Amino acid sequence: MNYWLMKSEPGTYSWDDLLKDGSTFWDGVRNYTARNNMKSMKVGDLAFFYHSVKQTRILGVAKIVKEYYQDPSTDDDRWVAVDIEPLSALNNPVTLEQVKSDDRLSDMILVRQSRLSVQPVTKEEWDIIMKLGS
DNA sequence: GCCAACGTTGGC
DNA sequence: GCCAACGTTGGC
Repeated sequence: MNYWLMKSEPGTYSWDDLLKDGSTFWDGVRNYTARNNMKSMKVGDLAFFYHSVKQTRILGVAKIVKEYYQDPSTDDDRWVAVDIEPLSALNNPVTLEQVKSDDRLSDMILVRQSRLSVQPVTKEEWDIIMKLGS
């Protein structure tokens, strides 16, 4: 079981949109590192849902419900999509500011490589953020 | 709106 | 295979 973090601009697709839809397919990724992370996802893995650009914070937890398949938004077979469902919202969303100011989270890719849109999260980081958000 | 970071493209 | 040019992401 692995942990991930997936980013979305709330203006494009927000946590509320995911709650409303009940599930979604995560497509449109055009970055090899992010793509490779998506290919490593297994059914049952969990991912933080993060809002980039505006309201930069982790709002909730999504569950991977379908492993990678051809991205339906392109014919190019280099790109893949996965399906996710919302699992639970954080009572207190964890802001980027909180993550950056917490020494225990200073190695998070979210901080170190801010442009990567699908990234792994360690169990330790996961537990800390879950606690901060509860 | 600006700009740093970083990924991709294409000329050589 | 290197690297300059360019495009995009995302924090501020």
